[in-house]
Amino acid sequence: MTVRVRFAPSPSGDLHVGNVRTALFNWAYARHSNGTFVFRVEDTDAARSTDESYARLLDDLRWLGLDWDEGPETGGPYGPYRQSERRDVYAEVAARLLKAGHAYESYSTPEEVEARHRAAGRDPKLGYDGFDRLLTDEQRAAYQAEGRAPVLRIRMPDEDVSWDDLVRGEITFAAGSVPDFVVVRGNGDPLYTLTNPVDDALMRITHVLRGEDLTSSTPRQIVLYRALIDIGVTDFVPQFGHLPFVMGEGNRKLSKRAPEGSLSHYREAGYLPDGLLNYLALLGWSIGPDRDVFTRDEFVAAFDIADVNANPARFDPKKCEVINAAHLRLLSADEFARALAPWLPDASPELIEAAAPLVQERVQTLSEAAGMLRFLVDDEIEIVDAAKLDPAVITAAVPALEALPSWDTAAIEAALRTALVDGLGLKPRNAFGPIRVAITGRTVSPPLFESLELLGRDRSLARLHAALA
RNA sequence: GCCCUCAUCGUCUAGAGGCCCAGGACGCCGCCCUUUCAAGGCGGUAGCACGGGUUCGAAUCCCGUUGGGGGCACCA
Repeated sequence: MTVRVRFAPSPSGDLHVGNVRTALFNWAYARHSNGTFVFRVEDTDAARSTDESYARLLDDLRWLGLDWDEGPETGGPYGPYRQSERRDVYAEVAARLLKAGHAYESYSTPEEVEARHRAAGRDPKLGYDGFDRLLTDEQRAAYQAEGRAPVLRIRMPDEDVSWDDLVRGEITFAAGSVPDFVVVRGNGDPLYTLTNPVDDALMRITHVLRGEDLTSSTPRQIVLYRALIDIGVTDFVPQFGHLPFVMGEGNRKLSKRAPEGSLSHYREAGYLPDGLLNYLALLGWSIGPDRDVFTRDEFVAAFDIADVNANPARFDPKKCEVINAAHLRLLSADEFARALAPWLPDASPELIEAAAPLVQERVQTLSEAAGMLRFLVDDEIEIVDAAKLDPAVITAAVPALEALPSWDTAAIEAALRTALVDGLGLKPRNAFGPIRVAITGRTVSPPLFESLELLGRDRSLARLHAALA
């Protein structure tokens, strides 16, 4: 059976990096095994699903380069791929489940369930007690006469449920430890508990790879799957693999609220999709004993869900940055210039091509690169560290540069060394620091002499004069 | 409380009984290179949670303890 995996997020604002990793592992497993990557949008909760967040979700996935074989806008044989467009499907399956006796109508309120537990001396937090399983027609009629609308619950069997988890091995939930669960609300709305497995079944998903928070809902889904097989919706139960969490500070699940938890932070900071993805792949997986930077193709070739380890990983923003930096260096000069261009929208292609090599080796993100090159574009530069502007040094530099017959890096360096290091007897650090600040506005910049050449004679001298004013 | 799950340097990990008095990476600390910052090079720091087994031999297998995480909704 060929592999069919899926990524099925709900479009609630920003994509979380934990979700991104889930998407990545699914995508990689599909690509590795020549399978199909299905993208399904779980937008049954209309209140939380706006058109805007839907569009953003698609855009994010495209930016990441996690291309889907079936899904929104691409289509496929099992569509539609937005749950909001599949309500009829769920209604029909629910009706069949009810008719076949796998589901039943339940009228109990949570308060009533709890009261029954207390009355029997049981833990009130035990969950639903199965009270409505054996309701007679008369009892049902009586509840309805009260104006109660029933929810639909799935009947859990009185036997252990276990599966061989793709990342954790055998997991068993003992008989009786999972209560009958709701799949359709009193108002008729289908719940995630129904829509998710029904769609996985209908879309012929073979491997469900998802976050470990869903581990405890797996026995329910397996039971539902068996019911779906019984009523002819599908003919197999998929394999499940539960991915460890991505943790944040304080060993709590990395939150969407934290800036480093949301994808938009990385897009805005100028990360490369491949850099971010490479780092995320390292959380719970490893390509080998002494490597951690690899290309997307290398990742796909090496990735196997069976190699994912089960323990939660802490997200380390610094290492993420370092991995991204390594990917920046992996780019050819052309590729880097092309990636950088959008970050300097007002710079000419020629300027970007000439300036890009100056920063490719020294930045971790594209926004940082753009910041470093800003001085080439703007003439109104902001002097960040004016205290470093030593007038004596700049005064000595001006005539030396003005006298230069040719404005190139080597000549500039020679002239400045002669005038400042030899002439003023300064250490290189003290000689070139003030020039750097006057020219770039910063103490950290691309290499100085190259920067001067690129800036040009007139603009360079104008800045030195301005620094003296 | 009940259920599930996890446990190697501060962090991410390699390790599937002898190759490990535990390897790599990030971080941190030195040094080299050097016009700043990086990059690069060299060196250093630091770990198998604990206790029992099994075995000639355990980071690796089993049990327990402790600690962490998740779940127990008419959310997804």
